[in-house]
Amino acid sequence: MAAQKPSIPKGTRDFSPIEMVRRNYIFDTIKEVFCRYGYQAIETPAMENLSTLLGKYGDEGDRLLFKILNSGNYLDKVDEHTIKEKDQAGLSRQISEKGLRYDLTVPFARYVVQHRNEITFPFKRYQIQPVWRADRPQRGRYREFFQCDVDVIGSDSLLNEVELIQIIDDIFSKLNIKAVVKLNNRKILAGIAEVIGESDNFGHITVAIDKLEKIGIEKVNEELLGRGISQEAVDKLQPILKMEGKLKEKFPKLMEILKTSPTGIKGCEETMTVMRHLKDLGIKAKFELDLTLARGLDYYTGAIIEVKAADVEIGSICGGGRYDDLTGVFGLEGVSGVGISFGADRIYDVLSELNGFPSGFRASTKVMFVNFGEEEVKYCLPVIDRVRKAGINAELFPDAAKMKKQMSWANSNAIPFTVMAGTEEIKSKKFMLKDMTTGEQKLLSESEIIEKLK
RNA sequence: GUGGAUGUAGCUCAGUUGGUUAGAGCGCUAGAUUGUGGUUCUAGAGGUCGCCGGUUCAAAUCCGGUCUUCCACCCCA
Repeated sequence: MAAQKPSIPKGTRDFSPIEMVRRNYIFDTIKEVFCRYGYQAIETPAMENLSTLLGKYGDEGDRLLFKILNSGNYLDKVDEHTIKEKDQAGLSRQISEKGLRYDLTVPFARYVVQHRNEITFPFKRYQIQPVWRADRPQRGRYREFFQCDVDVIGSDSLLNEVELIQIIDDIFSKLNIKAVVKLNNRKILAGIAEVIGESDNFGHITVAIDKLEKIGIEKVNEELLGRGISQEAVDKLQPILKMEGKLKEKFPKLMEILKTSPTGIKGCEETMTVMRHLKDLGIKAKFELDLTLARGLDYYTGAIIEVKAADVEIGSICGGGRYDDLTGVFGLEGVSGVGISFGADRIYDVLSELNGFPSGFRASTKVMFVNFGEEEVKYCLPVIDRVRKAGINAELFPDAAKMKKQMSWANSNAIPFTVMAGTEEIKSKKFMLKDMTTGEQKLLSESEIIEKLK
C-alpha cells in the first residue's frame, strides 16, 4: 500500500493534550457560569435535515451549509432533466437531504418545537457543541468550531437580556479578558429605515452601516446609493451616522429622530431599560450603544448583542440577540427567545495572544513509579493502587526500560515526582521519592509518601 | 465565491544570476554516566525541496496547473 500523506480537511484542527487542557479550562469556566444562572444542558445531532436549516440564515448562510450526500445509489433517483440542464440547485436538492448544523440556535428552535410538551416555559438551556461552516478559513475563522450557546425561550422580559450580559461579564472577568459589549436593537434599525423612508431596503441599509467603522462614512454612502437608496434618504441618515457623545446625550437625540416611528421608539426604550439595569448592577465590562451593529442573521427582531476583546483584534468573541418568532417556522407561534453564543475557538486565540492561560497545570500525573522489572513491579503495584485511592494521580511506567528513558519521559511530561523502588528499597520496605524540580530524594515509607504527595 | 502571498528535516527557518553529495538551530537516538531526568560534551539518524506536469545538458531555484496555510473582500463565532 502506498503511504499517503495524512491530512485533515481545510479549516479543521486536531487538539493535542496541551490544547485540550486549555480548551477545557475555557469550557469549564463557561459551563460553571451558565449553571450558576440556572441554565440546563442539552445536545442535538451534528446533522439536521436540510429543511430545518435552509432559509434560516439568509442566502449567504445557505451557501455556507455543509451538505451530506444521501447514502445508497442516490444518482438513480435524479431525474434526467436535472442532469441534462446541469441544474445544480435542483441536483443538490435531490441528492442531499441532510446537512451539518450551522449554529446551535436553529437546531434549538427545532428542539423546542419538537419537545414542547415536555418543556416548562420559560426554558433556559445551554449547549456546547461544534458547528460547521463552509467558509474560507482565516484568522479566527474555522470551518469547524465550537459554540457555547445560552438561550431563554418563552419569556419576553428584558431581564433576560440583562442576565445574559451579566453572564458575559462574569465569564470574561473569570477569563481575564477585557470585554466590550456592544448593544443595539433591530427595532431601532427598523425605525431608522422607516424614518428615512426606505423601509423596503432595511437589509441593505443595515449591512452598509455595519461597515461604518471599517470603511468610513464616505464609502458607506457610496454603497447605499449603489444599492438604490435615494439621495434624500442618505442625507437624512447622516446625522444618525455622525451621532456621538455619551449615552445620556445619544438617547434623547435618537428618540427625537425616531419620534414618528413607534417601532423605533420601542427599540430605544428597550435598550435604555437594559442599560439602566446594567448600570445599576455595576457591570465590569464596558458597554455601549452601537447603532452600526447590525448582525447578519435574519431572525433577530429585538436586542442585538456583540462582544469584542478590547486588546485583541479578532472579530466578535460572543454574539446574539432576541428572536421573536424563530419557532414560528416550525409551527409554534408567539414564543420569544433571546440568546447569545460564545465562540470558544476565538476565545482560545485571544487567551493565547494575551498569554492568559493559567500556567503550571499541564501534567495531571503527580508521581510516576519507575519500572525496574517483574519483582519490583509486584512490589509497587499494590502501593500505586493505594496511592491512587488516596486521591493522588499516579502511574507506573509500562516497560522495564532503561532508567534514563523512564526519567526523561517523566521529565518531558512534567511529572513533579518519581518513585524508585529496587532491590535495596524492597529489602527495607521503603521507597525512594524524588522531587523532579529540586532533584532532592528521600527514602520514605508508603504512608510517608502518601502524606507528602497529598 | 473573488483577489494576493506562502510551502525546504518532527519544529523554526537559511539556501547566491538555474550547476555536482540541500544546510543551521532546536528536538530525536546513542554514548560519556550498568539505579537518576532537567545542565554540559561527543557521535548519529532523519529530506520524493507540498503534489503533478513543462522548459533546460542541468530545476529547491524558471513556467503552468493543483492542494495547503495565511491575508484582504464577502460574511461571521
